[in-house]
Amino acid sequence: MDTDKLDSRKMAILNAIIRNYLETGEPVGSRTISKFTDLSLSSATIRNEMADLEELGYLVQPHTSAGRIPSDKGYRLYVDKMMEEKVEEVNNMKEVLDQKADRIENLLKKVAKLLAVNTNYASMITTPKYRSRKLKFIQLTNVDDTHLLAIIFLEGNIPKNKVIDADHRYEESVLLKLNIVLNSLLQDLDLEEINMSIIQKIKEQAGEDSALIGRVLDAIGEAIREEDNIEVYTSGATNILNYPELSSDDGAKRLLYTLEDKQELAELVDDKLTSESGERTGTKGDIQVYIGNETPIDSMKNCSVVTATYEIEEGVYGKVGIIGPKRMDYDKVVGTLKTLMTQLDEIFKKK
Amino acid sequence: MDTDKLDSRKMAILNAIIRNYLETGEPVGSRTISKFTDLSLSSATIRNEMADLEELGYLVQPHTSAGRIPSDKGYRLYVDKMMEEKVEEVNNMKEVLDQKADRIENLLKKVAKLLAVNTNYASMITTPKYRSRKLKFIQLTNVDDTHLLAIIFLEGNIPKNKVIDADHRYEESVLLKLNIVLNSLLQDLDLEEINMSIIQKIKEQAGEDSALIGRVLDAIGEAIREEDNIEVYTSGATNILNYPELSSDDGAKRLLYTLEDKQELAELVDDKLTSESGERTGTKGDIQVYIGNETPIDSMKNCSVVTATYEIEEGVYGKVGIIGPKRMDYDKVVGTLKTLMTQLDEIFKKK
DNA sequence: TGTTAGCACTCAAATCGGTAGAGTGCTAAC
DNA sequence: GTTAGCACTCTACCGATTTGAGTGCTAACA
Repeated sequence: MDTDKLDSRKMAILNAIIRNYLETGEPVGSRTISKFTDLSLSSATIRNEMADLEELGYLVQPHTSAGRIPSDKGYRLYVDKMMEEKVEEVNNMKEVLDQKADRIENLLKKVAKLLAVNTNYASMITTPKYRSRKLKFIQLTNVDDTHLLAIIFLEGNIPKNKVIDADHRYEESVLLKLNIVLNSLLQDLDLEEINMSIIQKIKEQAGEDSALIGRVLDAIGEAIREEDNIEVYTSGATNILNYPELSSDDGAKRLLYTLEDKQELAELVDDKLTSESGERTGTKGDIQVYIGNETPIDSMKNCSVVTATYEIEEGVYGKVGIIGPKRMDYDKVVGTLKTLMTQLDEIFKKK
Repeated sequence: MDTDKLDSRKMAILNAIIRNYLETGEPVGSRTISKFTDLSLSSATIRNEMADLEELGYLVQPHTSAGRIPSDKGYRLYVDKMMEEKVEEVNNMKEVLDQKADRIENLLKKVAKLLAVNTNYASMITTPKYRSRKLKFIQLTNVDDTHLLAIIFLEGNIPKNKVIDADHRYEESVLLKLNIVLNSLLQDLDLEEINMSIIQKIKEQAGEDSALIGRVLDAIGEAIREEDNIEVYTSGATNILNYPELSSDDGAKRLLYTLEDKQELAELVDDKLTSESGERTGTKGDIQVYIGNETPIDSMKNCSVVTATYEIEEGVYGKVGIIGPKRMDYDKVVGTLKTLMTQLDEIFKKK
C-alpha cells in the first residue's frame, strides 16, 4: 500500500469528513463539506477530491449515491495526526480516585466506572500483571480450635488470607516455630523455586507437625496462583447500545457478551499483542489505538479500542481500555486516558 | 378483585393457553387450543370461555383479532398452582460447585454463572448479610519499615487485611503489647459498641504509640463496613437479548443497565420487601416469584423475577434470583433453584 | 490546468395500497 | 350448552411508486 503523502487540501477535506462523521454517524456528502469548511470550494470540486480519497483508500462509500464514510485507513491517519498534537485538559478525576481506595481492586473498578461515565463508551481495566509472584512472608495464627489463618504476604505488598483446617489447636510456641521455619526457607521464592528438596527440608524441621505443612504449602500455591490470574473489570457496557451502528443485527449481543464474559478481553493485554502493536499502530507514548479489524477480538471488528498501559511499580503494569464505535471521539478519549495515566501515576507513587 | 374460583374447564383452558404461550411467545388463538388440548371442544366454545377469562382478568388481548396472552394475574394463578406440585429433578450442579471454592465470593460468582447457563436467563446473587459484624480479633504485624499489616478477623470467620502507614518501624514487643491491648478491649464488639470511652481507654494503655491507634481503628471501621456492604453479582445479562419481547424499544437497554449497575438490584433483597412478599406472592418454601409489576424495579416491569433465599449459617442469608421474560419456564426455574438450595445447604454444612 | 455549473443517474428509505391470514364476536341451528 | 358459519377487524407483508440525497461526468469558464 502506497504511503503517499496527501496534499494539504486533501488532508483538510478528509479531516472535515471524518469530523463530521464522528458527530453525526451518517455518511457525509460533498455538499455538506463544501459549506462546512472555510475552503470555499464548490461541491463539485469536493466530489473530485473525494473520489481521489476513495481511490487512495481513505474513504468508503456504503453504496452508490450515498455519502462517504472514513475507512479504517482513514481513521488511522486521523488518529495518528491527532496523537502528535498536544492533548491536555486535566479534569478532576483525581478527586474521585483519591479517596482512600484501600484495595487495588476497588480502585480499578472505580477507574473503569469513571472512564465509562466520562466518555459514554464501554471501558475495561485489568489487574496488574507481575512476572511471577514471590512470597514475602507467611504467618500462621490460631483462629479457633479447628482453624488456622495463614497470612501470605506476596511481593508487591499483597496480603492474602487462607483459612486452613486443623485437627487440633496448636500451641502458640509451636506456631512460632513453624513460622520461623517457613519464613527462613521460603522467603523470596516463587512457585517454581519451591521444589521437593525444599519441601522435604521444611517437613523435617517441622517434625511432628509436618502434616500441617502440606496444607500450608497448598495455601501458598493457591494464593500465588490466584494473584497471578489477571482479572478484568468492565463498566458501561450498556453504553454501546447508544450507537446504532453497533447495536444493529446481533453485533451488540456478541459485543456485550464479550464484555460480560471477559475471557476474550484478556487477549487485548496479551504480551504478544502489546509488542506487535508498537509497530502496527505507530502511536506515541502509552496509548494504543486499534481501529476495526486491527483488534484481535472478533466481536469488536466494528469498534475501535483505545488502550493505555499503567504502571503500578517498576515492571508491574496493567491495561486500561475504552471500547466504542469507530467514530468515537478519539480526541477526548485519548485525552482522558492520558490525564488518567498521570493521575494514577501520582496515586501509586504516593502510596 | 374477586377471587372467584374458576371451574375446572376454564382452568384447563387457561393452563393450555399459558403453556402454549410460554413456548411460542406468540398470542394464542382459540383454534390452537381446540386442537392442543384433549378436551375436544370446538374453537367457538373455547372462544366463549376465553372471553370469560378475559373479563375475569386472566387474559389480555394485545389488539382486536389477535390471540390472547396471559395477564400478570393469569401468570400468578399458574405459578401458584405449579408451586403446589412436587418439583424434583436433581441435576449435577453440585459437581461444579464442589471443587474447592475457597473464597465465598468465588463460589457465589460460580453459582450465578451456573444458573445463567442452565436456564438461559439472567441471574443475580448477593453476598450474605450479617446483622452487624463483630470483631473477633485483630493482629498487627510488621511488613516493612513504613507499613504495618492489620489482620482483622470478623465474626463468621472473615479475615480482612488492611495495610497501615507507619512513621517508623515498631519493635516486635511493642506490637505484641498493642495486640493484647486491642484485643482485650475490642473483642466481640461491633461498630456501635466501639465508643469514645473505649477508644480513650485504648489510647491510654497504648501510651506513646497512641498515634497509631487512630489509624488502626479506622482500618477496623473500614473492614466492618466493607463487609456489611452487600455485593451483588450477576451473570448472563446478555441472555435477555434473546427474548424479543424484552429487547424491543429501549427496554433491553434499561434492563441491562440495571443489571450492570447492580445498585437497584439490592432493592430486591430489601428486608421490607422480603417480608411483604411472603403474603403477596403466596409462595411455598423459600421461593418467591415476582411477576411483572410485582417487582419493585422499574426496568423489570416486563419481566418476571424468581428469587430464593439461601442460608449460610444460622440467621445469615443471601438471595439468589433469576430474571427473565414473563413467559419464563417457571417450572424449570423453580426446580433449578430448589435443587440449588439443597446443594448449597450441603456445601455450607460441610464447611 | 484547476474550478465550477448542470444534468442524468443511482440507490436507500419512506409512503401507499392492496392482500392474506389469523382471530374474534355474534347469530342461528342443533 | 355446544357448534357451524359468517362478517368483521386488524396486523403483517408484499410490491410499486415516490422522494431526496448524493454521485459521476461533461462541458464551459478563468
